[in-house]
Amino acid sequence: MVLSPSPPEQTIFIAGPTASGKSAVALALAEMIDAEIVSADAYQVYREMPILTATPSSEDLARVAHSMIGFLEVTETWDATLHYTRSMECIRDIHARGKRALVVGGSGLYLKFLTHGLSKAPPGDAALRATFAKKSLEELVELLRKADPEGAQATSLENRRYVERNLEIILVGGKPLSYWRQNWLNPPAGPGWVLDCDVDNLDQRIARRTETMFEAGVLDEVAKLPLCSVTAAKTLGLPQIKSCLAGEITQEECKKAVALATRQYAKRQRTWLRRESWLRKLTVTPFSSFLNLAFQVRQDLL
RNA sequence: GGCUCGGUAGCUCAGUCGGUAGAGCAGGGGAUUGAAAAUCCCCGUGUCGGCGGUUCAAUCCCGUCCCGAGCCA
Repeated sequence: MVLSPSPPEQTIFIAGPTASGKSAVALALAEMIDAEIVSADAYQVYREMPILTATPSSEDLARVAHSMIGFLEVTETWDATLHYTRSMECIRDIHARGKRALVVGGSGLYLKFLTHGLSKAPPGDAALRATFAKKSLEELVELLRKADPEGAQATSLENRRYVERNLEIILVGGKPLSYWRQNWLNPPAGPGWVLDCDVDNLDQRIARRTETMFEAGVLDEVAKLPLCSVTAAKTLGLPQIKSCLAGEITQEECKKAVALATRQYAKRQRTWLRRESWLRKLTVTPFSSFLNLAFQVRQDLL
């Protein structure tokens, strides 16, 4: 209908911190431009905890086709690579059906892979990680210093997670992380927007969402969960709710703790997203409607 | 009304045998290339409750007042 600088085979990205309203904007936009949604949310992949992870409702899922949502059991591990691979398949399918793909999410690394591609660095190695787990950080740092002195120089050695990954890469692939990490130079795979919501406003939205979660029955939801995989066990709010179920804290304390953890996460997201300067800002005020924000994106798109 | 214990950072509290103070949490900033809702790094001036007094010097000692908790009437 209209000339578009962004061809349909280009993916559209919508990012933003938790509770900023990404899903609502994406839903409205998807209906406007006949797109399908691909979630770039690290935790909405799990099926058994839709309330805790604020997964889109069944009504929303019925309105617009979504992928990467609620297909995994909580006993399974998951990671950004698996997410990338599967998401790319979904995106190809969507394009094959002649529709646009709308990637929506707030998980920085997951989004980064989808926007800028995955490097060919060796994937995670469970066996190797198991051996790392037995060592002290000092020992791991020593190993890294020997195997990859430059890598040791370049990463924060207080961060066990980073030390382990650096080691993993050099031990499995024989080349240091720095060798692989140039892929970010690629331009993003399509136009993108970030919901920009001021802190007080977002805090209020988080408090409201937490309240709603409890009304919807998160406690029951979590009580029914089987033993979670290491990935699923990291879900925001899970430890607090378990502690409430165990009677260690009251429900009020639990709500506060969950909202707090969520705010702290939102702050980390803000820091991550600030760096993604290619994303166009969509300012969210207490008065903005998601429909209007969606219109704004569509306008920019044309 | 009397006595006791408190009043120090947004919160919980240390501390200074008198030389104007520091932890945890909260908060802010940053990093982030296959566990990322993870993990890690950096950031602490605040009438030390008010007013007087002693002192070269008071948040610290003394007096008094205010506020809170408790005990005794």
